[in-house]
Amino acid sequence: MKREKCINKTFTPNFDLYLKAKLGISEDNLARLVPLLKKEIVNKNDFLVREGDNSRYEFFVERGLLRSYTIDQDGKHHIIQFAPENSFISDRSNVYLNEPSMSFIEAIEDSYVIKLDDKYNQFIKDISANKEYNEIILNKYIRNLEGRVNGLLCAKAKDRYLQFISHYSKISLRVPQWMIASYLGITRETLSRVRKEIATNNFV
Amino acid sequence: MKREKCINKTFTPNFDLYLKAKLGISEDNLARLVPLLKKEIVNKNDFLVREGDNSRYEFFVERGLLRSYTIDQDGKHHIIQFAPENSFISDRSNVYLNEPSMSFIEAIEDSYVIKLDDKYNQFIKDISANKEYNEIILNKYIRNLEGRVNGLLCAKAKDRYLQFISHYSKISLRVPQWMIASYLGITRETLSRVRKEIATNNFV
DNA sequence: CGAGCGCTTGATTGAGTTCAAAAATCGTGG
DNA sequence: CCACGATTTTTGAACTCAATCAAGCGCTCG
Repeated sequence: MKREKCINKTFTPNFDLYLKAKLGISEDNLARLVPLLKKEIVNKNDFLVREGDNSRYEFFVERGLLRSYTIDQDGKHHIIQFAPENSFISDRSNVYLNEPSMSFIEAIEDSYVIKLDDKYNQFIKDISANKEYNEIILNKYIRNLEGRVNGLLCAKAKDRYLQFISHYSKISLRVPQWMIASYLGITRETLSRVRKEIATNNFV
Repeated sequence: MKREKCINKTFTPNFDLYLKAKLGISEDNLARLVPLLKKEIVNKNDFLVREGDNSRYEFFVERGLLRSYTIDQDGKHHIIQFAPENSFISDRSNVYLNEPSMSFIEAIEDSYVIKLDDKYNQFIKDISANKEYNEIILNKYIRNLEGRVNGLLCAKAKDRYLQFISHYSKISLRVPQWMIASYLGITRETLSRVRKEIATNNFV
């Protein structure tokens, strides 16, 4: 028997705020738009997307925490992105290039997401007063990724971990260690040792 | 004395094509726009942007080849991006977030670039018939970066190199080996050994 | 309570770095 | 066209960081 979730599926305060404050959608249009949105509750460990899927949804995380990850030839998992409340997550191969999904998107916590399809994007494009905002988000994410590439290129395990917890302190408290290791591209054992070293040696 | 360059600063066939075919700019608007563009010839080894700069230009590479890279605390260079003809390059911290540039942008070959500022973007936004195209480019670049992150997370030096030369075969013939090593996040010595191994062992 | 999951710890292995130096290639001026 | 210096690539040996393999610990949840 499923336990009852404390997630209310009617209100979407975070997404409403995003639409109003960021995209400049009017109250009228908002009232028209919101009932059309597809919402979904995902339990911890459930999937929104699996490798090979072709559903072409983007997701806005109204509440909870998700991750996307790939599995390589050796069966190892590699986390691409964490997505907490107020962030977007999708498989870009699938959504923007019509290729089958290369990644899995899974709930780390019981979550509540809004599913965005092409129709939504079209509608938004027409009614948004701030058409550049989407591009700003994309550019921020790019800068983020470039920073991550840079970290992977030049920093050792310890420094990458320190950078991660300083940059994503809230997320780092909500996910198990092995996921952080997977995100950083190191093993859980190495992360464990790194943490020990930080705890004993330094007090930065 | 400077040697004469065989680069003609009047015509911009690649950029014109981009504006017409991709953004759907009309001949009329094109004729109005092109004379306003700032163009620049950069010689090999010259810089368009240095760390700390605040010029806020994006560049379209009409001809030639550029790279962007960062320098870490140990003085090591890490290549973020190669930009051949028909591609864009910029420092996103600077252009989109108004922070001083974190990277250098340098010409690998004698090049010819078009400098794009905010005014250009505003103008384009007004006259473009295909307003989504910019986002498509950004999403492609994101997918690219996510793939690179994934490669850095799971692939060994040899596989990353093989992936690079298969994906960027043209670029790989135009840049010295040590730049490829820098892009891949390995030393030139390691790359040399990897290449030797590929040459002797396999014939893929 | 016991099974499973996540974290830690130790011993060993291996990929890649570092340092040093030789060999090959490139560009330039004579 | 050749020669010279500078840059790039290759090679070798020692070393380092992180991965792997293998146990053991501790907590939680059914």
